[in-house]
Amino acid sequence: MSASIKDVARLAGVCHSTVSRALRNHGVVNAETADRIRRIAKEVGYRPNSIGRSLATRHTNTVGVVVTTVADPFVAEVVAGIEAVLHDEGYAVFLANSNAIPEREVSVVRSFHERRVDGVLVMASRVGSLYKPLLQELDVPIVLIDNQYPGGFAHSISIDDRGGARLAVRHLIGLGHRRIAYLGDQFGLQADADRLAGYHDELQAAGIAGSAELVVQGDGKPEKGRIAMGSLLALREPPTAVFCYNDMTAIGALRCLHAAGWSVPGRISVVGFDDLPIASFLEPPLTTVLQPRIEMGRRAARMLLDLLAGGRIEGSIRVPGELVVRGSTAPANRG
Amino acid sequence: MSASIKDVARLAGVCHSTVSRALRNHGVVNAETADRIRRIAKEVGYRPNSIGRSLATRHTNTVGVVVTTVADPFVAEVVAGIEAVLHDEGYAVFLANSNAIPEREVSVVRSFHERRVDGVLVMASRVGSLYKPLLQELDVPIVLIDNQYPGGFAHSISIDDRGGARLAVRHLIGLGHRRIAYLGDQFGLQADADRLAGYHDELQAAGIAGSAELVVQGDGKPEKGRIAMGSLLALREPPTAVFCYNDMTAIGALRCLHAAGWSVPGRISVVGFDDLPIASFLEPPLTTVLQPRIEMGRRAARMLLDLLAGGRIEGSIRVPGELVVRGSTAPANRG
DNA sequence: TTGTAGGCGTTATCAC
DNA sequence: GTGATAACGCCTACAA
Repeated sequence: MSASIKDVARLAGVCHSTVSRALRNHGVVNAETADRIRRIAKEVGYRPNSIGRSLATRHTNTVGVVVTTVADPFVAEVVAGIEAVLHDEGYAVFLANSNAIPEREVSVVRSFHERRVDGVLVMASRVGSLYKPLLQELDVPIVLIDNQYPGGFAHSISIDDRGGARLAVRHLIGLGHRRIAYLGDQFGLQADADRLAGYHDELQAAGIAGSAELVVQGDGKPEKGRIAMGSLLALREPPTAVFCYNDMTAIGALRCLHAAGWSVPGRISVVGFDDLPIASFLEPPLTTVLQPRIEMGRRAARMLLDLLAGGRIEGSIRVPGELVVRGSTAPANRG
Repeated sequence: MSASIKDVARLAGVCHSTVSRALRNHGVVNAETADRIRRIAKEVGYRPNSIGRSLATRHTNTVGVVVTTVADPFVAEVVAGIEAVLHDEGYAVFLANSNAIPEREVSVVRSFHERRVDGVLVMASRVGSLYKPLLQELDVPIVLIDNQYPGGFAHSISIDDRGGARLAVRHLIGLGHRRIAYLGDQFGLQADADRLAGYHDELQAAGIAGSAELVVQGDGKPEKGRIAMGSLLALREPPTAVFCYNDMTAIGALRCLHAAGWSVPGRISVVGFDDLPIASFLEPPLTTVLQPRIEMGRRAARMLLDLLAGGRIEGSIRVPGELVVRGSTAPANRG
């Protein structure tokens, strides 16, 4: 049983409210008395019990973070950013994985509710119809991260998909490519639609006529990327460059190209999106658009902190991506 | 302000202790009354305040997890395993990154202490002299994961480094290799020493004479792996196979081999350790020893749960690795 | 400057 | 079967 404020009070020969004041230097208290109290507190290894404090103050200095799964390296980095700033501000982080399972989402939110977290951060890619009322019921500030459908939530933060895509495609155009394909994700995803829009933006800005056959679909994973790349190669006039929805898709594309004997970047250039840790270890190292994951976590945490401080904040912020040029892109062969 | 037990009591026309009993079906309470109470509780969206409960029960149903950084995908998967079982058992997980910074370690442990976590899981690679007394002071069950120096702690869980290494080397020997190198980590790391021991075990079991020149050092990262691989190639009689301390080291080795024009696995075989997500995407896909990270997290969490339940448990458990054969290993060319 | 007393939301132990 | 009542550890008026 660790020492309580009363133990310290008894030892110091004062009453517990004096100890409380002294230890938080809040309110007035005689300097000598305060010193004595602090000394004794240290001697007995007194640590204020935040449970008792929370009950009295009606806040827990605690934030709940829900993610699909922290086993996803992308998610993990965002969480690292979140934890870094929250910890520094004296908040502790509850981490829970929903695994995108509805029952788990329910039990996670319930757990956070019962524990009276001061705020919640959600990175769940899709905050479904079930989820949303559940979260509102919590009645604490909520910030969404990288959510596909932030509708109905006031505060969110995500990557600037469209701008990031423009960076990638501009890079390819700058290298002289004119026949550029987009190897996308599934239809209906906001991020995919935005990246596609950015792709079109740049083609148009460069006066390049788009071609429907150059836009194909994957599913964000290597295997579909490989297959979609195959269909691109089968075109009468294949592209000289491919902008992929993400790095995992690009891995599949690279595989296909490797198997077909197309040299990258000699014959065709490939760009990804995300800059996963893996990107620089691919063969060739992948040119891609970096998502500043740690920074996104930080920003989200700060946004929540502002909300907790009672600030009225801008609703949704988009953080810019950054082009990372590696070995998978090269000038187009002017034929 | 969310409803409290008293609100429910008032609405149900009973006293709060009856509500408490009814909701936890603990103690006797009239069936009809209980139903009414439950109905009302649901109507007003009552969620028991675990802060109040914790104060009364003197436990928080909360576990603290300290890691160096969850941004490391390896760590993140272990955390996912931990969270999965803890959540299912009604525990919430506090996650904190120490970043291997002493001050942060101190403040993390203090935070956990003040929040009165019921137990702690530490995955910090090195639990230094500062850390240790700090943790003991917490006076709750502690389980160490993958710690290099578990000395002084009663409970820990880690990979069977020696056994894993034997798996890798046995595989190479089975393919006919006899001149096998070990590209290790820095001197002094227990995991490195154990993997090296496993390497020697198998050589000896196969009646192969070891050679000091075939054991070289890296630092667990690609660049040093690349350099060390270079020194192996410079040998008068280079190895036909290399067992690397981990996958990151193997990536460096692969780079070196690629640059030197040595075909893998045609001319030389390479084995890693870890099975990072990246391993299967390398060129060629890397044969390696899988560490069951999620499972390790699960086991550690269960061990802690047993401890919390008051069980007297086996002190330290080692979980076996598993050989994953991919494209970087092939039969030796019998010259 | 310090002490007293009440309350935060529960659980638990008594009486009734 | 139910209601008082007293903790649990802390904070915060208010009184002294």
